[in-house]
Amino acid sequence: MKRQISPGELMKESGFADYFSFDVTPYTSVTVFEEGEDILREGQKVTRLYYLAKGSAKLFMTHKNGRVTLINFYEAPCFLGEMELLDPETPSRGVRAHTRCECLVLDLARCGERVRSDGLFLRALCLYLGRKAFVGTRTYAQRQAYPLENRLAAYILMTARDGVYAEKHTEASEYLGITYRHLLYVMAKFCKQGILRRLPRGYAIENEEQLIALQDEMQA
Amino acid sequence: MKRQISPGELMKESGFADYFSFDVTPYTSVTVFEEGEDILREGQKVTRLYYLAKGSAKLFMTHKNGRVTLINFYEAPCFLGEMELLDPETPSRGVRAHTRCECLVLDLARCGERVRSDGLFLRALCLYLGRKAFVGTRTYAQRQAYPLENRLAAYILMTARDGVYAEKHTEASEYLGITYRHLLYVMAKFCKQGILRRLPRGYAIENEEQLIALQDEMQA
DNA sequence: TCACAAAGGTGAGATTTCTCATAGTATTTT
DNA sequence: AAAATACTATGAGAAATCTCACCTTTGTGA
Repeated sequence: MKRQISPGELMKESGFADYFSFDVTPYTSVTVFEEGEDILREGQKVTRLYYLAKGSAKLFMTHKNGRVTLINFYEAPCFLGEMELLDPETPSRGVRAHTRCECLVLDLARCGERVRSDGLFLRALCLYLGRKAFVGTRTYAQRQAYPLENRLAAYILMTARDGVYAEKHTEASEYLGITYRHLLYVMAKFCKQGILRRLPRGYAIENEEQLIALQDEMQA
Repeated sequence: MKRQISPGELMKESGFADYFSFDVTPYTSVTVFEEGEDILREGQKVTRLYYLAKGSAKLFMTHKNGRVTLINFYEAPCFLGEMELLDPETPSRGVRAHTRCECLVLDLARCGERVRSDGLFLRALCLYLGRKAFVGTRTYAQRQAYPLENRLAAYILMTARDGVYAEKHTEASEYLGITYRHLLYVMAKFCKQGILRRLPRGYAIENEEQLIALQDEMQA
């Protein structure tokens, strides 16, 4: 379900307005997606530019064999589907709301040409994309160099809500590049160590400090 | 040692000229780096935009603890250090020629402002950066999902010259995210399987088909 | 030329991670 | 409601990978 609310504050708060040299208010609307809703569907033609002002979302990719896997997270503020906008050749990928998401939506049918030739926007987008590539490279390079316990700790902290981790194990194991079986072993180990506690549905974080410590080992 | 040669053909062949809406010939020179030479040094201020027209190069990152690790490869044609150009905040990273590299060098001191406000250039760079981020995301997501044998096969094929693989094991093991010890085990296994043959310095590729088969398993 | 750092190399044992087999429990489809 | 399809779960043994100890060779600067 999508709800229409007014742009108002959101554009300034989130920094969206700073991307353009002209006032995009007339072309911008707000759309809210609840947890679990699709924001962008794979294969769908993109005619609008989405900007995630609040919330977090998941990026999925469909492999040639039809399997769908989680490949990344988006955290506000960021663009969604900006590649599809620039390059119609790009195969689009699905994006789903992980928490409640408030998106600013720019109607390209009405201002696409103006946006695509706006120097300020292009420069800012270059910067944004460059930083994204940079951070991505670094993150991935580091990620594979650390043992699962560290990566899992970071994953739990990133996805937990209100002290509860409740992601699907199938999704997590694919994202972390390990087998389902092994993920359960390590989850059990975290429980035995008192870091997590099993709930009927999900896990309660009992010792957040230790999770943070494990995560931080990767940044050093 | 750097040799100055004339831009000439290189600009058109490599597609460099297509990035600009004006003639950049007057601001462009060619610099050649031999295998192993530094193209960009870490921490060095970047005042020129490099474009790798021919050859391949390695990207290194220095960790907080001082360790330097190989994190990626650049294959022509591509930009080098374009992030540093756009964003002075970005910590620069070192780039070293892996094979002989012919670079086109744009002197930003003389045409930086014109370039930074060239709509064609900005659009093309956005596209370039976006594709890079896209491919990077996909590559990394897939990479960690496959066993070492596949990733190593791809690494050997990518870095081999004239049928000979002669990369440093220390560098390769860091890039592949495994220990030095284990890399040697798998190299030995490849030799035992007749895929590689030990040379005084490096390894001869005896069965390229099989390496390619291992590599291709990852693309499916 | 010596000394020291960095890279190459190997063995043995511990730990991590995978494979496979087997089932119970949702969720969705028919 | 039955069937099909995902997700959850657990055990046992195999394979991959790491740790550590120890040694040799190579390159590099004093």
